[in-house]
Amino acid sequence: MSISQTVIRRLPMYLHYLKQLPEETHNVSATTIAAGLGLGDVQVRKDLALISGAGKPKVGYEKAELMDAIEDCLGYKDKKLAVIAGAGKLGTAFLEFEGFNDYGLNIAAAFDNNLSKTGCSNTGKYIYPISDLKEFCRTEKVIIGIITVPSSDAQNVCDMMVESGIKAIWNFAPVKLNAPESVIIQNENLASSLALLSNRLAR
Amino acid sequence: MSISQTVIRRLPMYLHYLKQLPEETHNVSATTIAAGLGLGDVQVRKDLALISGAGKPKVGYEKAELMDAIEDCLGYKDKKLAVIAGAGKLGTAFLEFEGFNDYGLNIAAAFDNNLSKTGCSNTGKYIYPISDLKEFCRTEKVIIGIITVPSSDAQNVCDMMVESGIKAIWNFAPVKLNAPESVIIQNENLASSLALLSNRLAR
DNA sequence: ATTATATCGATAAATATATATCGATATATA
DNA sequence: TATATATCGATATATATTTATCGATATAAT
Repeated sequence: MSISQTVIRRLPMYLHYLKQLPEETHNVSATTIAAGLGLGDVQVRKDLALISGAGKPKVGYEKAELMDAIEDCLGYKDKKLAVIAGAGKLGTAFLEFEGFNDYGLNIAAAFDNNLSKTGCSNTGKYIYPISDLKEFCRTEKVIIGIITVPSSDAQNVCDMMVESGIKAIWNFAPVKLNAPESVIIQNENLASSLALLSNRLAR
Repeated sequence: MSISQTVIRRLPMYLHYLKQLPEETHNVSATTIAAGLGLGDVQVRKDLALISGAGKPKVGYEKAELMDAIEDCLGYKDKKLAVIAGAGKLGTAFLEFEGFNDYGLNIAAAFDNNLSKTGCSNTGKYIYPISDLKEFCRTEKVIIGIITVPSSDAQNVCDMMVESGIKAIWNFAPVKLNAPESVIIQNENLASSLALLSNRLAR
């Protein structure tokens, strides 16, 4: 039986919490993690039970083992090559963000249809014309595509990515992308999050 | 009885779908919306039942009425003043993004502790030193704060915002912020989304 | 006018998720 | 050594969410 989405979403929080603990800390209890993240202790224990070995009463879990288990489960260990389509503000923010390496994501390059944007970015990563996307992805064996183009171009870019053999797409454009079943589409919807905020504020 | 979070999260998707329909379309059925967004029709119908008036068999709902109801529910109609703390790539991406107006969000300015970043951005919005944050928020009656600073500075900025009378914080730093109960904290966690993608890819 | 059909709202069932409870146990303390 | 305590895993309960089913109804077609 596979692990549910809600649990998967919490795993990186646990990982982040564990990483930020002092190095000399060897053991952590579910209770402590829960308090640190504002979650329930039973929930944390149940989540951890799904992926790691047992914890010890009065002691908790082994931090190192836990971190290992989470990284394994999330596939952070095998490095995955990614490209970004759309070198706007958001796209270049991603391109220059070093932190993705911790998640096993190696962003190879960005692509844009505005030729004035092409060239080398501050951090030494390149922005190429979008027309080069397919060939690049094929020869470099890129498996993840990040879409940060305007909605109107998103489906086009998605099609290109699919044709290039990309296996998963992280989509920041607020549109439903049509792609073969075999391609994983992960939609990121800032509007959803903002809606929550706005609604809570309205009450 | 209030509307659940999962429903609230879907409302902007409906709104977006409705907006993108041809102007001459007056009626939409739940079935059509569901197909367009890749959701179940019963789910759409139940969601809409919570916020809008009745639909007609064989015809569906009135598009205009529906859009109105969603915008009302999400509080998109009353304009809310917001500031951004952290004028990095992500922060300036938000600062220059015009689309937030559709969500009732009026981003007044950004703030940064790096003085070399202060000044006027491309779109005519200003970046001020972070030391000006409190006074600005108080005098301008800002109610939303967007945090796009590094994790290490996030709590500091959060404290400042709370002291400035900000009512809701949209937090992009992967840390748990401590704030009074009365302040709404909405965490945005890109790592969670990426974790899902990565996990699905690993299987 | 009758029939067919798309759609509705409502109710019911199924699934998923979160929370509460409790006996067992490893460590620390008396 | 005996007792107290934090924590565990497991089981049970409660809540939330999604999906399925069905009779009713507005419109279109016969």
